[in-house]
Amino acid sequence: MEDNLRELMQNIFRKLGMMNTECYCCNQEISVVQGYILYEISKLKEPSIQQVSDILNMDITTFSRQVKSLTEKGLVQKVNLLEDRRVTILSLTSRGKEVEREIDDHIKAYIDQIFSQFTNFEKDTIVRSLKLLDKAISKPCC
Amino acid sequence: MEDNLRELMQNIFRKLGMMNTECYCCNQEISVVQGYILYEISKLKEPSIQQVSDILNMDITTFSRQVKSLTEKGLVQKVNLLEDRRVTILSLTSRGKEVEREIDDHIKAYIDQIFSQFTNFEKDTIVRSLKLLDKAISKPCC
DNA sequence: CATATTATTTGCATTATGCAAATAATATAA
DNA sequence: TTATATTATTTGCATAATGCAAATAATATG
Repeated sequence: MEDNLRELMQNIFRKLGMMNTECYCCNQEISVVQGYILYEISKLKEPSIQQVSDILNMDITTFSRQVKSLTEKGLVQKVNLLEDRRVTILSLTSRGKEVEREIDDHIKAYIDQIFSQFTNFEKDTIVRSLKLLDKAISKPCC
Repeated sequence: MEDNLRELMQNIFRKLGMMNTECYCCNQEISVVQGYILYEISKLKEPSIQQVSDILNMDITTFSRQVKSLTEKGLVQKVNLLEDRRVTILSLTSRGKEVEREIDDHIKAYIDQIFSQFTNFEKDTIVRSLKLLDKAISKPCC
């Protein structure tokens, strides 16, 4: 493999990965990880703690604490499942939905800004490439 | 913008970003961030602490501590610049080079594994796309 | 020579992390 | 049914990474 590819991927890992740790500029209320959590909760229908932590590939103890923090911030609600009271079902409060919406707008604007630098043809190609890549990375590295 | 694009990018951010926090499988000696540091030091010629922290977009105080940790592990050497003794020049020790090499092999294998799932045509397209993306992301989001 | 600027480090407080153990609820076996 | 295993979640640690403010040390400038 060419060294250039490694260099390219290293840069991509780092730059895109920065989206995992860096700010949402405007929203000082929650961390990026917490933003992911809101996003996943809003996308899934009544997910359990375990489900979301699995999807986000987070240790469940860490996740449990993040959820606690989000409930204390009034963004997430926990309800015990009736059929099995061990299970905790997560949902966004109305404030949580607002914040999620705000972040969604922000990320979309950011993505738009990136893609505005491309021609339509380039954009199509890149989106197709990223979809392929997304599928290929499904398998974890170890 | 279509929601799908946001979802796709979110996944890409997360999956590629995982390379920023997850393990190198084999190497328990250093963290991924520390791997980035070794990589950058090996690529640049006699960089100063400030230069590397800028490139990696890390707070210099955090970076300073990471460098300290790496010198204690015997992987990095610090030398004061003669012309300006405020400046500290970084370089890899021979052990550091070994470890860097090992990680390099590992990441290359990982990248190979990802790209092995594509046809040559797909691979070319994806690489071209990622190069475009890499350039477009140069500008930070805020 | 006094003062400002620059590169790096330290003090401190905070957050995120993950393993092991605890808790609480349910399923299973005798 | 009752004892035991299993499952979902939380807590107790101990540790690593973070970043701001302040300290230190060297150099540049007036």
